[in-house]
Amino acid sequence: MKIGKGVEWAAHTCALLAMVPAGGALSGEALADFLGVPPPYLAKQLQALSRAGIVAAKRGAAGGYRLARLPETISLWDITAAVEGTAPSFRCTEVRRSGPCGASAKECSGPCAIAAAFRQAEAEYRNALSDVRLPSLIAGIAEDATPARKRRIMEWIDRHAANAA
Amino acid sequence: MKIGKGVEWAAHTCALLAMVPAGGALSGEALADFLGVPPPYLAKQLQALSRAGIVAAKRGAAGGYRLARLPETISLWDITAAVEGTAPSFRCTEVRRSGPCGASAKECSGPCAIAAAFRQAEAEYRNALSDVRLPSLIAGIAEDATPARKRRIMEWIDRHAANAA
DNA sequence: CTATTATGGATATATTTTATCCGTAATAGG
DNA sequence: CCTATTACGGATAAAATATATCCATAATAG
Repeated sequence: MKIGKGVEWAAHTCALLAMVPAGGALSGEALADFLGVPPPYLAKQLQALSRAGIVAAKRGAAGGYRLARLPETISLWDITAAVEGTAPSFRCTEVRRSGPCGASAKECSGPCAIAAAFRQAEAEYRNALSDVRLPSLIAGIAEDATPARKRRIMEWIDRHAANAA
Repeated sequence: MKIGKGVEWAAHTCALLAMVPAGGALSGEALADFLGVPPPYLAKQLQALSRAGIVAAKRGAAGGYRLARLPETISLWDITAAVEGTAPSFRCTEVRRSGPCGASAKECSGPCAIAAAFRQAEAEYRNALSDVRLPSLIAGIAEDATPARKRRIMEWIDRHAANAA
């Protein structure tokens, strides 16, 4: 079971965007530079976040990305779902249907016990991620960072954030 | 986030082995036939289950696989861990360390807020799977199966189970 | 001794992830 | 209107992983 690194990048990106003063936006280029990741690939994740309505993109000069909603309404699950999709991690291939003692279609109206258990476990996983929203993430980051680093981040944002009308 | 199908096969295999009368064993060939999956690949999963101490393997004529412990002590998590490993699904690449505002080593003693959240979510996932053990799985299967199918399964087991001394 | 069966390693194939590029569309500012 | 900037979407390439198979070896029952 693995999660692509795009999720990690997207999460850090959203956390950073949540620190940008209202009205500001950051270009994909700037975001990739801040995170130290390849710009074209990060762009892919940004597009996914945009389609999911998590960030708002604006083209053209002085364009870039900003959060599309209040940070309180954006959870880690929202970000994960936007980047990785919502397909269940456990893919039931209906093994019970095949083999010499395979079940008839009639016996398989509901999900099998194994698939049901994984489905439930995934629901717990989703719920846990849904409970974590951007404000608590940036609080956690702020807790670890030294005052000097916090200042440097704010200055960096100030230098790179385009101010929309 | 995806789980290999080996886990599904392994789970069905364990459920089947739990239905074998005490002292009986099933060969890898027979198990693959019952599930309708490629024998050499199922063998790989069986080896993983064997290494994890979930099934006991016996070589030679009249050899095969049987459960190594009581069904009550084998959970879906045990099986998943044996086949997929226990590496965390979220792989933190320490993004916070890189880029123009990267954190110093000192600021990164603990896991970052994002990694911590995923770690917690995965713990919930594991716990949910740990709560599901073989007896409840076979109960679920028995619930769906018609009496005729249950009989056929028992007959199949009887025909293929080698009886160890 | 022979037939059977699991083991571990090596290998091949398919699929997914990761990464990059380019043409197009939109936007701000001159 | 023109130009520079920037996001978008699709196509593509490279790397990693999952899936699947094979074989030589070791163990075991009869």
